Amino acid sequence: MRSRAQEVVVETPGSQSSLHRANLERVVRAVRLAGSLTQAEIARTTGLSAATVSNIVRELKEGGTVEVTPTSAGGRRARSVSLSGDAGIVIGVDFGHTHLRVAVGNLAHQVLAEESEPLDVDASAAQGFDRAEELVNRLIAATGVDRTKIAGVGLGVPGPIDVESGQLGSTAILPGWTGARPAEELRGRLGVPVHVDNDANLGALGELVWGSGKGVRDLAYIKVSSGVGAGLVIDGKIYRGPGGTAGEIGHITLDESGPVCRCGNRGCLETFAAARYVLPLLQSSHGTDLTMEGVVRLARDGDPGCRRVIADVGRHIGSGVANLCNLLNPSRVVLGGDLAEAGELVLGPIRESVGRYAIPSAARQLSVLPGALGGRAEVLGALALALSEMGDSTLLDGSVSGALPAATPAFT
Amino acid sequence: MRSRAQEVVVETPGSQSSLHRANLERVVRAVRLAGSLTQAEIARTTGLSAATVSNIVRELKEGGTVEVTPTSAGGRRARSVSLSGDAGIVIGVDFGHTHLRVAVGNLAHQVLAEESEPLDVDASAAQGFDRAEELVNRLIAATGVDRTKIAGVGLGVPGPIDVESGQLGSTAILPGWTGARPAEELRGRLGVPVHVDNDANLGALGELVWGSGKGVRDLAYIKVSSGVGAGLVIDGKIYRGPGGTAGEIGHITLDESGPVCRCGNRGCLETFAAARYVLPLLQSSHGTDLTMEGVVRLARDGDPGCRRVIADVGRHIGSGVANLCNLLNPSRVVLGGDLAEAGELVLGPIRESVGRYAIPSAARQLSVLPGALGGRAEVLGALALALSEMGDSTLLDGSVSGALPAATPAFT
DNA sequence: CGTCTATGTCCAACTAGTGAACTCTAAGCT
DNA sequence: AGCTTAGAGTTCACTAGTTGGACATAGACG
Repeated sequence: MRSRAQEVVVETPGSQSSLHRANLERVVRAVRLAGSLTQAEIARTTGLSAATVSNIVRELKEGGTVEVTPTSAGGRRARSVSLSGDAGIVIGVDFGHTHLRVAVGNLAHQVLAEESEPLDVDASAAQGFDRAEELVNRLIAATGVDRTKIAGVGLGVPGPIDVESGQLGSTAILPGWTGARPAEELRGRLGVPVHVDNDANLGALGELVWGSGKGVRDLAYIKVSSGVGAGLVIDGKIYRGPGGTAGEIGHITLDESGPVCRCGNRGCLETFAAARYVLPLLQSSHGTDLTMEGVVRLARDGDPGCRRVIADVGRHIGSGVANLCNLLNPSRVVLGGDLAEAGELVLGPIRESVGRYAIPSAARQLSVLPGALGGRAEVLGALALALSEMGDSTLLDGSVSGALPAATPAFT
Repeated sequence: MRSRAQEVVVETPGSQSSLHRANLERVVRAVRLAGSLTQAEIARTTGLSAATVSNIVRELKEGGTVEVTPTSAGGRRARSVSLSGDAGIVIGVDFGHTHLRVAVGNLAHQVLAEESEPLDVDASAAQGFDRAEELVNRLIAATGVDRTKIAGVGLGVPGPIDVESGQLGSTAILPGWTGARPAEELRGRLGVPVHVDNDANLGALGELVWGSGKGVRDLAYIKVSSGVGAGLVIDGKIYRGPGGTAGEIGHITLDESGPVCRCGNRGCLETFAAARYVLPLLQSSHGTDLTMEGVVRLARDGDPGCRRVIADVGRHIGSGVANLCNLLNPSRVVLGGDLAEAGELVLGPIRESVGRYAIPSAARQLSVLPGALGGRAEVLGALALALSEMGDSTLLDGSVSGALPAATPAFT
């Protein structure tokens, strides 16, 4: 019982006017999900009465959480309500296997700045954090935002991580990061709350909020790049599983006597689909400095070898997705990573494999789509994570991160 | 937006006095979990004020949901509040492949009566419902409970079912039931709300509430009998997946060129582990009228052939569990069905396979246990389903099933 | 240009929870 | 035995907060 350790907020456990708080959050969430709404729309989507919405919007406006643009286009006289751009800033940081990417956004889902640079993540954790801190500071300076407005940071790491403890799971997959606690590390350097998750989970969240999953509540995001991972979003939230590391689709066994995988087992999906195992297959025919991107480009240009390789990868991924489908029964699967650029060349074989290996009732209602965000999915997901972990109420309590003395005094 | 089709209940979506409802439920849940509490204790555990608890308890008492025993032992003057034993009755019905089992229980988690009889479910759906209705009526009569007190029925069917539509998923798996809507059918016959689910899901719930999962919030229940299915419970609730048929572990592919499965694919886990595929292996050596129970018994008595077969089954199940483990990362797996009786003979190979094929970080925190309820897991789970679907609030609405005119009139 | 319709606001009514005061009972002390 | 004490449960006045309905507003439509 009561497994959550750090229940900082007392939460007004029972009732009283916790209802008001709940309604405030409901409105904020509705606005955040939709980007902007009129009051009438808020009333309809939240189920609250127009009068209540009117009161709440006024309160939020006075609190500075929300902006009301006096007149919107089109309709009669609807005033559009949106999260005020300068009410809070969120930052996304994504460590990939070959790059570091940072984005700065506001509460209105607008990306203010985004930048990436090459980075070998296998090298040293400390160096990675240095570079991340540096890049974050650079973007903060470039956008000119107020540091005190930073509500939170979302952080993606390319490997399984236990979100509760903040510790990386299987260190075999991410050498050089052994024992690192990325969230703590970054929180120490930036001085704001940092929420960490696996890059595949963040990719899933990113596609859900900004990409191919817009409007859907549930999706599985399969990321194929250096490794293969899956991010699961269920009912709008990242699903991590009781143990905290769900979605390790890359290491389900497809062939018990297959190639040895970096995880120590044999015949993992990764050994048939991930760049580090697939690229060598083409080295003798296509040279040694081929990248996954290159293979995809060649395949699209008609190169038969690359097409064949991509189709085979697709078939194997499809087998994995079929397992996922039988066990979890998602309604939408989004393919991310470099491979998604191959479009139907890879999606076709995936769908075919799914149809072949999943039970029909599960496969029937599944749609498999390419990601719409490419390599940006993870950073944007990190932004979305920071936004959602903010809990819709951080905005209300102490005005953003609890250190903004200008807005509250006139409140009495 | 608004993807849920059949939003039958209006749910007082926003607020107002939904708060009251929430508080009622909070109190009922607290009492249900603790067995009995004094008002002061309720106030402390729920966080409500003593005054509010006083009002709520009076309301519940008048509604007949709760009983107040005038004076308890020990203390000063504390009155003990508990769910009134006859406040509501729940019924569990479980269709197995070879049997029908019914249990009657009350809100205090007590099983009042339980009975099972043989039944060939593949025969005819109508006949099955007839028998179920009959047996339910017999148990109601035997326990002498008041029919109007029946709050709900939980119903288990041995195949994938879409809980939303109430329709069976893959009809290939359950011939004779094609197009049947079990919940509707039974609701029509018994005249009370019926909540249906897959037997594996109910087994999971049963083990969670009464068996090997007591005290845990999450577990995966693997049921091996005629087929192989998994029930997933996440955070105390059955997890059905966005599409409604999660947990079909029996049909993940272990060997692409393996035996043809009844689902139409090849090399499904079922073809290596389920009774209908495994028993024939022993026919030439052990005779044709062998059952899974018999094999288990022989294996425990030392029969090498049966031991070998059971170990092989265990290894294959372990492969499936490893996949499950990588994708969902549960903290506990409970093995149910006849096979569980084999104990370490099957659990050992399962654990070995999991250790071999799952990623270490996921396998490390997994415990694999035998079910504690045997064949009763599903019926008891059906009871638990009826209890939980009741939502702690069905008790409040129209006094139990909405057909008890005695309590409401004095209300104005 | 008048009518229509949907938006947003204001006000009175109502619901429901809370603190404080109060009663009641049994235990403990003198 | 009688008094005190302390926690249990109830009552009451008060307050917070939501709602329905009335009302003002302003673009759309004919």
